[in-house]
Amino acid sequence: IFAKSGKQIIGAIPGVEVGDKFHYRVELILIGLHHQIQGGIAYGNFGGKVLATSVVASGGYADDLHNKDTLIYTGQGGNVMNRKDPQDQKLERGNLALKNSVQTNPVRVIRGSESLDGSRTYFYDGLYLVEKYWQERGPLGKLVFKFQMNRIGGSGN
Amino acid sequence: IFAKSGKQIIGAIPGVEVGDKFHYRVELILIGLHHQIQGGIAYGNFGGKVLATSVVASGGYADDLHNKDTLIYTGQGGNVMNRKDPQDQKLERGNLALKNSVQTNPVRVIRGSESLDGSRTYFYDGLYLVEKYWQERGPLGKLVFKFQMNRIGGSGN
DNA sequence: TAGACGTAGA
DNA sequence: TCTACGTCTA
Repeated sequence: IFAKSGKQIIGAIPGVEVGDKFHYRVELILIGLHHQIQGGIAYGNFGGKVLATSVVASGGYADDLHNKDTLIYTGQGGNVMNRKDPQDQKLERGNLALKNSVQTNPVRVIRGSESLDGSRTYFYDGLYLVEKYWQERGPLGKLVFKFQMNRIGGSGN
Repeated sequence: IFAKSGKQIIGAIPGVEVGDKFHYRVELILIGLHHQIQGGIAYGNFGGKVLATSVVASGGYADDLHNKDTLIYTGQGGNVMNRKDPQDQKLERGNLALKNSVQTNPVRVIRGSESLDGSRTYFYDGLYLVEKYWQERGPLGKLVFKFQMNRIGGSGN
């Protein structure tokens, strides 16, 4: 029923409904929701343009979810996670893809949470549009990217 | 058919034959062959003694397989893999467990290899006894542990 | 809480 | 070749 790591596509994945839940990142790959085994930002080359296709917000990074329909997503890189040897984030890889997607294409959002026993749950939260992005100083004093994403279609299902 | 991460046991796993092949480390865990998702040395506490139960030799570390029935297994730690900030290996964790297993208990050996396309294959190579161990200087100038393991029952199946 | 012979994609 | 909001065990 699942294609092995199908080609990257933009927008909704046929057969996947908003609210669908998963337990492992590898499931997201198999279904085609998110094409990175660990990376938070998935992207691909579409006619010469590198665009973001999906993001996973599962905690760990700061300033993630605000309300039900808006998400402030933190860029990747700069050792934000392990906090060792912090660096300014660069406009490359996923960050560049998200920038290219500003006001351009829908991005799938997967939200994740961790249970008390350490297990995790991911759920598909629908399509968002990257409204804008900016840089700011993170808690470690280094520059991080922030991407404001708004749910497409207003207040969710 | 598979018990979720059953209790650690020493020796053969019922239902698993020498030569059985697998593709993912997580399979080894589910079947009970090897209880470490990434670690090369699995071990457990048996009546107060910490003993090794299985090792995975999949390349990456130096000096692994010699012949069909003898294996010189390199200890873990000391950043032998990433080669950054090399350290002397310590007699702890898996290394300590293998030491405790010298001339004592059978250890399951899984050998792994990497294909041209980057995919990996693991196969169960049967039970070995840790004959002896020693320290030597590795290529990075730091001390590493070596464990000589001999197939139990002589020339394999 | 930290360590580990992972894994997939760019 | 390298990165990455992983994942499991001790």
